[in-house]
Amino acid sequence: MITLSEENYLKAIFLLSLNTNEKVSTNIIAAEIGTSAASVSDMLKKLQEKKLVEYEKYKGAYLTKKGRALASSVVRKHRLWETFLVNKLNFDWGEVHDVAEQLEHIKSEKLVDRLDSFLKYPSFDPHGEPIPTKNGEIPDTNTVPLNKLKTGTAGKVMGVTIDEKYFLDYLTKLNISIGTEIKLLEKISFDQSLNIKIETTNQHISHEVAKHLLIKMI
Amino acid sequence: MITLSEENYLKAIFLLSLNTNEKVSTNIIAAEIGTSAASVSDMLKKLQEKKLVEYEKYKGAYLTKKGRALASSVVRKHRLWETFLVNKLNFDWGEVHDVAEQLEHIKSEKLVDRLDSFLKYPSFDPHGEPIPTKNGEIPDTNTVPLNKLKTGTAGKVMGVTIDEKYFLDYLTKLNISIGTEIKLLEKISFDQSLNIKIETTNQHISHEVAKHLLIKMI
DNA sequence: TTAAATTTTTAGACATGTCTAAATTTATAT
DNA sequence: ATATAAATTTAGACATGTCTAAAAATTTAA
Ligand SMILES: [Mn+2]
Ligand SMILES: [Mn+2]
Ligand SMILES: [Mn+2]
Ligand SMILES: [Mn+2]
Repeated sequence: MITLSEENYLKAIFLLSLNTNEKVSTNIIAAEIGTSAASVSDMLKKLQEKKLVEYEKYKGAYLTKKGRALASSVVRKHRLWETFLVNKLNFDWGEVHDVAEQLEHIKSEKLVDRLDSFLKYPSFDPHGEPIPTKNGEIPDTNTVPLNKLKTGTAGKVMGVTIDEKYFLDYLTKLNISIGTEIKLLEKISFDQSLNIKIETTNQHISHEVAKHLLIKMI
Repeated sequence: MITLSEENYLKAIFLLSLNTNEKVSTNIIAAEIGTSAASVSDMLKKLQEKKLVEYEKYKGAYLTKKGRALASSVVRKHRLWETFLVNKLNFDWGEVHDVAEQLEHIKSEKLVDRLDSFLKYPSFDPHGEPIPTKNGEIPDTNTVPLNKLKTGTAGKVMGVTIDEKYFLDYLTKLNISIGTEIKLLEKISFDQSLNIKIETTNQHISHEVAKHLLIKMI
């Protein structure tokens, strides 16, 4: 039996090591979960016991095959539920994350399967985040963060890498959502902020915002 | 903040005192929840602290207004989720209870409201159990248990009072579901078992089964 | 109305998950 | 190479919810 807390730790390690595939440090996990380093140390020992992570004292931890499968399933559930909330219950994309944090822990394989089918097997959630498949594969996105785009080129917003309400509400205010076309007009070298063109209007956004916008070049 | 365990205790007291409106004893609660009497004593003290129950040592407990509102909301969620699972995700009526036991603890008023709307404001769940309204009212059923029916009269199955898989699977095997018309042919006084007519065929069922079938006379 | 049976509470223990503060290890910089 | 800083672990405490066994109260029945 795996507990809700254990699932949250596994998910954190999973998301933190998605790109790097390297060991994750105690402090990084603590920051992600919003807990103390001491608690993380305690939990890593338990997860090691259960063969869900490989953990070496003072060196950090990474997921075992079993741990990764579990973590992937939690992320899958999180993103399927977010999709359900937006597509079926008309939630706003900024309102779903917190509820999905609860729903991702519901244990019923049949429920996940049926939900997936009910939603017509989506590959991406309302934030453009890829939904892991039942066997743990992660749909490919082929995108770059807006700040990495070459000046003068244009692209379409495919996703965001944060799904906090404040960020998403701000995007909505800027008229940015999934599918929006953006042209990068100018990078300000002083603070790396960007001048961009959305539809017909020019806008100015910070580096902080730009790096969380995933763009597919047209 | 109310915990998952506290919600389960409140729900148990709520369901146990639905008809009687009287104090519920420690042992009865323990049996309902499947825990020890000692644990119930502990928890009743905590719920008393939080003004969710009125509790007198050795005398049992009943819900305060606040406690009843909370309990009713949990039951409401349980039954809405069961309805969702059957009506939208094509679960069998015997498969939904355990999943609903988890889903009933998800905290989001908006989610409940939207789910209710998505399901077109149902008054009864897949077992014919009434779904409490947002303000705690319980739809009236106007039914009698099959064993209380007069010999020779007929009625329609409106609900069941148990939603365990074994019971529901047996009903399905007997060709009984919500809406089925049943005529009571004969009561055997020896064991209070019943001879009944479903559609065109005669069947024999125990008292134990009959008392959990709610019938509306035609 | 007193003794026995039943119910309920208390006492003490344990598991889980968390915290702060102190100790230890590792990394960084002179 | 050594001192200092940073990261991590350990120690000890606490809250929650559970359990079994023993004590106390209540109910039932002789
Ligand atoms: Mn999310
Ligand atoms: Mn998302
Ligand atoms: Mn149920
Ligand atoms: Mn039900």
